[in-house]
Amino acid sequence: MSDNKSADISEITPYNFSIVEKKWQDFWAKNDSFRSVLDSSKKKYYVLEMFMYPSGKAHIGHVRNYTIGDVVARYKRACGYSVLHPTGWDAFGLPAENAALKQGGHPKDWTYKNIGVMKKQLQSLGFSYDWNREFATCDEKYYGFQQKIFLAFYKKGLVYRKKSEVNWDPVDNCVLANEQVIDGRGWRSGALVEKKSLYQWFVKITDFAEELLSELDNLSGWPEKVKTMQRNWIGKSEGCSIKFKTNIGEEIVVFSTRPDTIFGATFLAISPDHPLAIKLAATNAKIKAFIENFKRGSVAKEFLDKQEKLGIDTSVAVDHPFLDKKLPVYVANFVLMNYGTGAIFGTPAHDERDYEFAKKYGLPIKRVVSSSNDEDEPPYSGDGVLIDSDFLNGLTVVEAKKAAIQKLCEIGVGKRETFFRLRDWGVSRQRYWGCPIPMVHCEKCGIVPLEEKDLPVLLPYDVTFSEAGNPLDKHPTWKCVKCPRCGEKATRETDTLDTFFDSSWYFLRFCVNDTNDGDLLKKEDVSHWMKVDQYIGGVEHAILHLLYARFFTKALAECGLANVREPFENLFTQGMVCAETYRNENGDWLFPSEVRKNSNGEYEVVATGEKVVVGRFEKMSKSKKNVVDPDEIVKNYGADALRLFVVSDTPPEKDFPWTDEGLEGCWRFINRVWRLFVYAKSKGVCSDEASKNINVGELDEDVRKLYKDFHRTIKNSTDSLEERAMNKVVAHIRDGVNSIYALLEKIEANKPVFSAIIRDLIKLTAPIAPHLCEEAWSLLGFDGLVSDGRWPTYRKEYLEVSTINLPIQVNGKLRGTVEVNIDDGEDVIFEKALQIQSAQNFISGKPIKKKIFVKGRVINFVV
RNA sequence: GCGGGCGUGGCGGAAUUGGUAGACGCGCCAGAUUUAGGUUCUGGUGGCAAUAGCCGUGGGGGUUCAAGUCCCUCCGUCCGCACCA
Repeated sequence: MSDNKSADISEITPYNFSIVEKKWQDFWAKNDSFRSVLDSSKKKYYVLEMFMYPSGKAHIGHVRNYTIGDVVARYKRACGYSVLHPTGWDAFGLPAENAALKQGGHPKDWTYKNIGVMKKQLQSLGFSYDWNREFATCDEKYYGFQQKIFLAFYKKGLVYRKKSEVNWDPVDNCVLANEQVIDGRGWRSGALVEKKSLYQWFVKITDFAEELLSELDNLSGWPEKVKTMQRNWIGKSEGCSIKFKTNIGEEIVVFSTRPDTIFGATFLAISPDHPLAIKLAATNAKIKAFIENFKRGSVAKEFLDKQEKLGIDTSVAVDHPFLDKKLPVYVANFVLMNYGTGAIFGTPAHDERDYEFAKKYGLPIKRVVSSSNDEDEPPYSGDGVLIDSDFLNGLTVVEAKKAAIQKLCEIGVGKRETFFRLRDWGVSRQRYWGCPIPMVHCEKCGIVPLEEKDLPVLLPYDVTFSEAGNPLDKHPTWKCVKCPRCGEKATRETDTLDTFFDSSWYFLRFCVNDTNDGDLLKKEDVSHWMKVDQYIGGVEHAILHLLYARFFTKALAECGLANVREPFENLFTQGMVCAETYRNENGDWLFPSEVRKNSNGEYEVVATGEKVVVGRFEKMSKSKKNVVDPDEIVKNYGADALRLFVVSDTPPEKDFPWTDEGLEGCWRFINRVWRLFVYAKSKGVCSDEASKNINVGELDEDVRKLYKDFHRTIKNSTDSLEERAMNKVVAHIRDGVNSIYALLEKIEANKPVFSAIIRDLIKLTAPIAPHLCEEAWSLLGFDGLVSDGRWPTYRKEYLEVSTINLPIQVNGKLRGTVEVNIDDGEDVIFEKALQIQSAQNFISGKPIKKKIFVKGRVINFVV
């Protein structure tokens, strides 16, 4: 195909992507071109995209995610970094079991089969992964090592087991972590979550709450949005716990972030789940009824947007710590047991909820903070000065907080305290297809960890998937073991680990250079490659995965297994891929192929002529029938066109609107560039010419401009790539190509210049369209691979222009332009500008009051 | 309700960070090539006017010689959290 020597660029045969792409993919694979080697003479760069769940088939969203990563990886490689760009499979999890249940077969077979299919898909897109480092989290080696980590955590006291109320997903028959419950529903199944009391394994993420929070401030390479979400999730509040003495002999401990308002307290409220409430319910039918009612209501609670504040007077009273006054104690539905101490003091004048509650039950409202604005009515929670508050009078809110806490401590009822919203992470899952927890239950010794020598605990293959329940539990022999401590009969733990456990350290494992190394967290390697310089994935993991991974990194460091405390230096969250949706008049979704535009420009159903309702762009999903299959696109347009398209036009962090026309446009561009390469070759452009010295001064005006402009293109593309604005990179490259096309007739007479330009064009385009560029590189006779070639550099002096078209403003409005030398002095330029007729028309003889000159930017006459 | 983001042509989006708004692409229009369609190449394309003018970055106000960009305010939209004491 390189023999195409037609003189007419329009007659060059189209780019044969299927041959070219296959050729280079095979070449890269055979030569192991993207193997990451530890090369201490170069700066390292670790770029990672969130690895894939092997669901069966990759979708366009994956393609976008991985293309962004691959562009970064190839760019950094070209910049001379030693790049680590691995991938693998997040391979444990429920869908494999569900598939086994539905279609028979085994989760393991299903998973590895999917991995095989999806790996081919990734390879067909030309992603520059180091496949040597590939692994799946369901590989025995990986999860075996994970069990070691679990034991290390256990030894460090970071793992414990307790009975607790859990979020139970009745569809998946499985426990969910708090993070996996969204709006009261399971994150995967969408089923309403139930409460159940079970023994569960927990990981002490709360031990790291403070650090997880404070370290966010140092993550300057993370989107503010993600950090905010994590901050809210961790939910730190500082305040004071206060003991109140009751008239029935017990104490109630409340927590408050506003101890300054203690003199405004007019009641106490405890949660329906509070031990005292439960105790009182035993002898008080009304309280019992209230609590039962509350529990019943709480199932449907999620449906209610705003819940009414309800409570019941317990007729218990407490002493105010400073006043000779009794406060009534209520059981109230808005007090949560799992936050703070499950009890509050109510200050209706300064808290919206307390206010609503007090209004309803006729409780007094006592104002203790005066606001600067007289019109602020209760509840008022802003700043101000304390009033009617004894020793706090006259203090500001901030001062009063301190003073109140101090006094409460002095009299022995208060304690400075910090509470977090973050709960420990429940990691037990009553499921087969996950990492077995390396613990045994012994009648004599209780819970006993396995010895390292007994690891790995492998999943048995011969399990049956039938009705609900954990197949491991039902296995005839698997769970029967001897107690590692006493040697008596014992049973294995049959719970497996949450799959988020698996994905919390995979990025560390990728660092290990010798994949046969038994130490899956080899420290020298980890410390060489970590942190991940650029992590890329969807925002949907803003809390779940990203918080767990941060925690794990810290916890592993505590255990001496790693030596970094934060995993991801820079985080990039890409948007979703969306496409237009179509429905018929019944509201049924239609495939794009079922729809066409009729002669009136309206959409109709092909088969029936029925009217079609065109919906907005929505996230691609099978149910909405607006998905596009990457395999089809690769088959029809090639990987490069697809790669180019998913990074074109739309900033990568925003949702991407898929259109067939847009894809066509990219396909046209790929061909346009290809024709340019072939045509250039036919005109003598080659590597030898590119290496000749170019004397800029001798060039024709327009060729010189093209040459210099291309240096601008290099700069712009590089800058845009640094800010991850791939859409702009594409725009700059397109612009550059257009300029070359405009001067095609000069190619033959200016071979060295065009050779240099085209060489750099290939380099610039290679990260996005690597196959095309690799082919062009070899076609024009350049050495080696463009994939490991140098990133082009621009000459600063070419960016500077000697003359410029300076805008002339009169009274701030554009009234013309004037060509000036960049170094012309102010006076010269004013002189020239005043001769421009269009400007003169607006000055029209009026005296010039002021003249503004900004070098290289603008001049402005004020008249 | 609280918190955060965003609002620029028919559409996706640029704008050197206060200095010629609309780069680049999609779509559309025209010309050339082609037997035709498609492809390709070239030109045009914010609106209203039609010579050189006026208006224009969600609305209103402000700062400035100069505002898409800064400030105030209102509206719309998207996302996150949602009784967190």
